[in-house]
Amino acid sequence: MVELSTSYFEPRALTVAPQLLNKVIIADGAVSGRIIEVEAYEGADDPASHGFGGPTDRNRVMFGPSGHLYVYFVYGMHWCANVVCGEPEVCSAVLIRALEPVSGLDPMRMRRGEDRRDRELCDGPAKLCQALNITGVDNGIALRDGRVRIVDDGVAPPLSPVRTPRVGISKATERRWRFIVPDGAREL
DNA sequence: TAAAAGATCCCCT
DNA sequence: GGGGATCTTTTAT
Repeated sequence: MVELSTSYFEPRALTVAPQLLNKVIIADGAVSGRIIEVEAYEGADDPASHGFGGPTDRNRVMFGPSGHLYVYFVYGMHWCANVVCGEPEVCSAVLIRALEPVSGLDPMRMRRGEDRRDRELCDGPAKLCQALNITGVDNGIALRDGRVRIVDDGVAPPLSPVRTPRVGISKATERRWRFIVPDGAREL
């Protein structure tokens, strides 16, 4: 179990995104899941990104130093979490879209609903935030030694991740910037 | 000042 | 497979 260094996130999101597959994200040291689906979002050159058009109150964290968490509120009721990448001032982030639960299934189920099957606990960007209790309070926090961390437990990223267009966007749909662990691609 | 869309999810049929 | 929930941000008048 090696926690990822801050420099791990310095390349652009498009580079970091596939490398995050099969890493493990841990909240409060007890609730964790393996990352099986991500999407890359860039800044000035990506019309689907929150950072397109420059920094605002909402997206400011995306323009900050890498290795921090960008959490945003969407659809009036959901939180989604990104890992900020790239050099400071450069807008770049990886949206965490799905996890395979690893530990802390009980607290996850407590927050997600007692009737959830294991797979339903973290199989969506807002679901995993609810499972890990990630909210706007966590926007801008550093990952390294933080409440939410990402570690490498020795499982390598897939050699050939499944690539598709990003979900839920209407612009730049020709860019296949969604990456999925092949075994995790069952929902396709 | 108003309207619409949005990096979603859940329940119903 | 379809629609409602629910509210912030962005864009249009």
